[in-house]
Amino acid sequence: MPRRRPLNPRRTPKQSRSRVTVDAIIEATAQLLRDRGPDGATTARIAQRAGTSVGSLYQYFPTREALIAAVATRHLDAVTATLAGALGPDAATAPLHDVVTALVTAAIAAHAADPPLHAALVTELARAGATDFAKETHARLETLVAALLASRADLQLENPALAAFLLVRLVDGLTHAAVLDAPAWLARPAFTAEVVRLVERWLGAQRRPVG
Amino acid sequence: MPRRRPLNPRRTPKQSRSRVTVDAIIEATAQLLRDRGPDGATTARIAQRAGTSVGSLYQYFPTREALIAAVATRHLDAVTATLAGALGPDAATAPLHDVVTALVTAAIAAHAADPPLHAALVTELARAGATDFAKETHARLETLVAALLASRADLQLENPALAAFLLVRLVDGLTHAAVLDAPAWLARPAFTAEVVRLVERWLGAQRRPVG
Amino acid sequence: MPRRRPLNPRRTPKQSRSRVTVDAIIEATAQLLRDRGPDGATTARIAQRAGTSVGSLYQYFPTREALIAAVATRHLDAVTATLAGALGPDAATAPLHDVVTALVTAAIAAHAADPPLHAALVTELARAGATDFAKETHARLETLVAALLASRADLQLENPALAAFLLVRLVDGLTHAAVLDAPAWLARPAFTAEVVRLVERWLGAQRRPVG
Amino acid sequence: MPRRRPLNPRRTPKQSRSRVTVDAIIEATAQLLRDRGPDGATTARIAQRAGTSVGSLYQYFPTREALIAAVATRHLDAVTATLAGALGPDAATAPLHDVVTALVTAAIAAHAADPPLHAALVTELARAGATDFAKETHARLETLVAALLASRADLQLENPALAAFLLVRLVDGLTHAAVLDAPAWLARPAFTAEVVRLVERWLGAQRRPVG
DNA sequence: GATGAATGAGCGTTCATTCAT
DNA sequence: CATGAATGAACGCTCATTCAT
Repeated sequence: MPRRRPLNPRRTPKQSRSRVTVDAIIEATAQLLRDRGPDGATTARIAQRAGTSVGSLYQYFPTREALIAAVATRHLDAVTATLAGALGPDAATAPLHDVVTALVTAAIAAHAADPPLHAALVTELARAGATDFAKETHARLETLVAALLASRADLQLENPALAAFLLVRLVDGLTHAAVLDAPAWLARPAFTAEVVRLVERWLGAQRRPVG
Repeated sequence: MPRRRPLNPRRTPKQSRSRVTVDAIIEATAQLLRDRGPDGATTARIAQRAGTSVGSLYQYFPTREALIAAVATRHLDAVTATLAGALGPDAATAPLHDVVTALVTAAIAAHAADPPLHAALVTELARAGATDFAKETHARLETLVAALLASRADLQLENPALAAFLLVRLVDGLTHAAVLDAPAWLARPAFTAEVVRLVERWLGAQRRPVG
Repeated sequence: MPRRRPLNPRRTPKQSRSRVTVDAIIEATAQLLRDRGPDGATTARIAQRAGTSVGSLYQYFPTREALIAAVATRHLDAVTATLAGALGPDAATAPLHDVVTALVTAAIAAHAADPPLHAALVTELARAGATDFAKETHARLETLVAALLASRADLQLENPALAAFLLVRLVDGLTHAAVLDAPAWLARPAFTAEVVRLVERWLGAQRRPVG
Repeated sequence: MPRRRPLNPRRTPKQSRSRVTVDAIIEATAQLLRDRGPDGATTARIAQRAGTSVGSLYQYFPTREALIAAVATRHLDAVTATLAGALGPDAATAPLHDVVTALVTAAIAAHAADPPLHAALVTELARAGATDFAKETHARLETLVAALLASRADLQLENPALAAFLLVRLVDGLTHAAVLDAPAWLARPAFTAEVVRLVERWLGAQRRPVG
């Protein structure tokens, strides 16, 4: 692999025809990552499945890596949106149990939506270079969660940033592990229940004494 | 991909000269994985850094993959030993807080020992083929932990297997995340304390009512 | 050996530029087979002599084996055409002596055209995998000859298939041997004459009694 | 493959222990050639199957090629002996039909004895270098047959050397082809009968007028 | 813009041969 | 003499990237 190149798309095409091509390329990449794993998504195959040529692919993405990053972004935007949506507008005042349940359920759903793609993306991003990218994504989620935690009057957290970090990574790590290594458990309500209980107790113990 | 090749070393060298060579090859692989990431550990470079030839490498390992697996085994044996050692002989009777603290501290220490190698290994093992290997390793840890949980008279767990799964993955996921994405936190005692609190509360809430 | 790979060219290039490249690759392979024997025709050398790159080679041929098969096809198409042409339209009615003479002369000419290439091809095709290919080629010739034998009203063969097999292999074997091991004889008319006599007597003895 | 090395065995061991080792090596080579084709007979595998080490192998044979040549010699000595034996002491006076039948039958038997080995040897010898070897072998047979032809008072051959060449190559080529490409025919008496008829007519037509 | 033929460094792997033990 | 670990050139093949058309 040659010297490091930027990960951003070469340009953000506004015209509809280009938009369609770019989408097709990203979708083709996602499919191949899913179907054939990280090593199966070669630029030639991607272009073929997308119905374009390698040349066009390189018109929109400076490197293969940038393309992978675009796929990851699309995937993670969806996940973030799912989580944000799951919290709802009353996340600050709803019962803690309900909020945690919604969060965990959404995280499991997000992971379960497309496990092979998720796994391939994680692997691919771990390859040299995209570490920053993954960090940013997590940071986004952590900010979201930190805001939630701060918004709840009943929680008295010493270190909300740490709590957000742990909460995001905890739920992500557990659901990721379950999706990859123990898919059988995902279907059983006991799994969700236990994760919810875990989080709830931890947060609940830090409740602000209600005056 | 051709037929599956075995992951076991080709031969267990008994002569000291060979032993040294094999060790050098494994160590060189670990270094390159660490320094240059998964894609940087090519067989040619490994042999060169080990001070041997590719031919010798293939005398001891049937494929590159088997070599990676050997590195992973060495690394994970060390981690498992660390954890097992941390628990000590009185893990069944010592105060829960102390046991959990020892566990979390050991997990953090294990990850912190060589973060880049750890990360590279995880990536490399995720590539096609070695998934089983990773699963087995986790299974080993889960068995260890499940035995511990079962041995404690004060815990009344509904589903010890699930608890072991969650506990192992929880601690692993959190320390892994911290090591890779937030190394600054590792040094602060607040991190360890919070993880310990998290686990302790979860388990503690399931205490058997003392008669 | 991995799964069997196809022997057919990867694509039939329509553009003239590609056509030229493919021809150059086939010709370079034939030359190297001729000049350096089966082991000398490595993909790198082939590409170099063809004035292209290995990458281009593999754009048109899925494996080295397929490339060898293409060379063999080209060579054998020429041989078959030579033989078919030698027989002429009146092969069914012309004097037996003339037909046999034409056949043997053509066979000798075909072999004599490029003995080293012929020898290298035979060797290369004998290597695992292309046996079927060689068999098919011979079958093609046998069909051609069987039709000829059947078309002649003056021949009363008990087993035309066997006769065709023997005739093809006989002439092929003898000329092949002469080309490789006794090239001096090829130039002398006595050789051709003797082979013709051999075939003629054999077939002639099975003449249908003319009413 | 490095520069050309001599094909003769390094030394002809007289001591029984060496003799046994050499035989084991040759036999192992023949087996591997038979079982796994030309590419399967690597020096390491040969030594292993022979129960020795590569080092010992190289004590007796300067190169792998020389070893192959030794196997070929052993095989062809057996074939020659079979043919010579088949002719018998009265080959000069026995009926021509009987002599030709004996010859063809023996040739078929010789080929049919071990087709895979025969095929592998032919391929292997065709690889650069051993052409002379094959020529010598054939020359030996031709001399044998030429003597036979000359010894028969009833034959009046214009060119006995040419006839011997054709006869040897003819029978060899046909049986070789049958063994490899049409084994089914070998079992049928029609095959032998037709080849005998072919040879007999050809030679018979050159009978010296008995006066 | 789009195309896809061309590139070639680099990969994992093999195996005949040597030589220290 | 025997051993087998060590060697490394060479092989077939892939694929991200470029650029003439």
